Amino acid sequence: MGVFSKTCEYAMRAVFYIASSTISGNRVGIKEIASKIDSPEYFLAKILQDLSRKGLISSVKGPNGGFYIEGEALNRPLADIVTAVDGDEIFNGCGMGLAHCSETNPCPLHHEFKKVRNQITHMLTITTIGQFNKELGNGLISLKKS
Amino acid sequence: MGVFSKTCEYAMRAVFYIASSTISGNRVGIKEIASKIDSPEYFLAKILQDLSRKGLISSVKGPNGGFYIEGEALNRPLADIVTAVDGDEIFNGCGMGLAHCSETNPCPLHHEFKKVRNQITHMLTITTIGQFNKELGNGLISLKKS
DNA sequence: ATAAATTAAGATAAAAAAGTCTTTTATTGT
DNA sequence: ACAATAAAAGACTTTTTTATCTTAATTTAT
Repeated sequence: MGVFSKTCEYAMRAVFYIASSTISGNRVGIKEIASKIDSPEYFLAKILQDLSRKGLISSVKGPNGGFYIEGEALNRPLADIVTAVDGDEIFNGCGMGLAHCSETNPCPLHHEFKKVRNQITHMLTITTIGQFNKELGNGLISLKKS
Repeated sequence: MGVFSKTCEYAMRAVFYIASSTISGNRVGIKEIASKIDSPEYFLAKILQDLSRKGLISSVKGPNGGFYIEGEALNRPLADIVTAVDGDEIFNGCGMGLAHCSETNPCPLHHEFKKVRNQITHMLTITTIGQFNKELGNGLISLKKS
């Protein structure tokens, strides 16, 4: 089990890929995205429909249609995608699954786990959806098993 | 979705509870553990059977039987429990689910996610199974919604 | 030895997550 | 207007995770 659900992993990879295509001036279809990020096509379609409904990505139907990301949405933190897909448990949940764990009623892992959560939050906050396009373009960073 | 599976959360809570009882000189039965850590009894039974088979905890059947933890097992890192239940993906998996993500073929999150993983590993390595007994005993730390 | 207590094991069941297929709706180019 | 294209929506299936119940095997105390 990873830190994020599979759905969320696919979503993050797809969004980076779409962002990269958008910067290059192209809309991109579900088939291409799925194949480029190694995800099941129909399943990814559902995920992107959801992100589209929530306004995190955009799409147009028909010939030359496909997915893209609005200019300002490119500056959103990746955290927005994670929250949309997995909810916010990862940002403030207890490591041991206790509903009432808190500073005043801490679980055994509380203080150390807080650092983990903070690091995750930091990672997802400083990372924006559109920020890797250069590296993706020149192959310095990968979305796929190469 | 949390960082650990529900199974793993129950396992960690149960192990801390058993350790605490062991230090107090008692074996503890499945009913008591389940009720004290807020977990489904039969499900927890399966989990503890598994941990017992793997030698991480011990048990005896019959009257006055129950679960306990051998002296030296109390010094094991919590990481051993997590590995037994959830495997080692949490310690070295890619944040975006890419099988071939690595230093030389990094995903967009690689460098930041490495810090997350390291923090998790650190937390689970420095934390030993038996180390919270004092705090648990005096109520400074909790395994249950109180 | 026997009865009671307690974990182990096996068999299901229910719920959630992941994955697939089909039909509908919207858009574009001709 | 029409045909082709591509996403949206809906229905369904499969797999995995979580949860429950029943029976068997041990152990202890009497």
